[in-house]
Amino acid sequence: MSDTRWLSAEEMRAWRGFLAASALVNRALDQQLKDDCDLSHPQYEILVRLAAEPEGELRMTELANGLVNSKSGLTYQVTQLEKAGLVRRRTCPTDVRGVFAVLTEAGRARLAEAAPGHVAAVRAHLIDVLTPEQLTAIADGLGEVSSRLRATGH
Amino acid sequence: MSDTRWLSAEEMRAWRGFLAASALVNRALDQQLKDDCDLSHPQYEILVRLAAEPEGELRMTELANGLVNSKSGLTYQVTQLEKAGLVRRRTCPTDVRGVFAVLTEAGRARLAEAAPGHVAAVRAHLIDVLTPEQLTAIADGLGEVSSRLRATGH
DNA sequence: CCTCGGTAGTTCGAATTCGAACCACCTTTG
DNA sequence: CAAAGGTGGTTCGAATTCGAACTACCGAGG
Repeated sequence: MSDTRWLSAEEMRAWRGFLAASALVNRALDQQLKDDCDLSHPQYEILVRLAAEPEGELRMTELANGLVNSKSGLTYQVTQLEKAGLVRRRTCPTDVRGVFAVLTEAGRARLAEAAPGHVAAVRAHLIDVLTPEQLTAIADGLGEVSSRLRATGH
Repeated sequence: MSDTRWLSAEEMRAWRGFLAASALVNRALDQQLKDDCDLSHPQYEILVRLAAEPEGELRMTELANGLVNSKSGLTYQVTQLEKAGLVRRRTCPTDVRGVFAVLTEAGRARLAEAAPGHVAAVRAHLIDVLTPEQLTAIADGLGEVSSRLRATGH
């Protein structure tokens, strides 16, 4: 570990861009969601993942895995969503320890209401700013990056 | 705003990749820094920015602007760094309200100590995973994304 | 059947975040 | 010079985050 391979100018540019963009985009979206529909970005993500399931429900652990949050963070957010009536908890019939988070009708409705604005913001801040080539490169590159991190760290 | 332009599969892939990568990479780096040298990622960024200045000092506001944090967040982190002896506050001679954050010798030393491990982690998790084309696309694309967000929202 | 190791989720405390309110000061204008 | 408005930073309270400890339970081995 004596000599370090420092970042080249190009690499530094990519790193700084990535760092700044990830903070700023996240911030902007969080803002938009909170202003327009009283949801935090993490909460929105939970709703999306539940809505993607055929039954509209998912085990807490599965939800935590696919998601950014720690397990305890998930517990917190699901509790918030439950207070807001957007999600309901259901204990798993075959395993008393297990808990499903279930999307309620209100939750589904709220998501439907929130989605257009959210997608528009994602476009405005990120997607529509990129050229098609950049878009593909990001999908491929960052997809690889995240799947590696998921594999090891998690 | 009646009909929404939803994301295509490719766009969704890019968005998900971006979202996951930004969370996971940030997390991994924060972890590495905390484990190896008792610094949070925001703290490390502050040190880097100070070290990049010829005098090793910067006004609080300038620091906050170039950085991810809100002003109050910056106050907090600088206070932490001050407690750790890595940074010192100095009031601006020509404007009593103004405050410079000044990198101390200890701060410079800590940064020098932390940098190799940090760079290695950035390489391992992000840079070295990308092809040169992806790297350039990310530098260009996300650079543009972040400068636009800086311009408007900030 | 009973114990043991592992798993599911929650709870706890500490750290960090943000925006809004605030204070002190600068600077412009009349 | 005095008033008014803007700026630089900090303080405040509320929300959110994390990991570690904890509780309760499942399932395998003996």
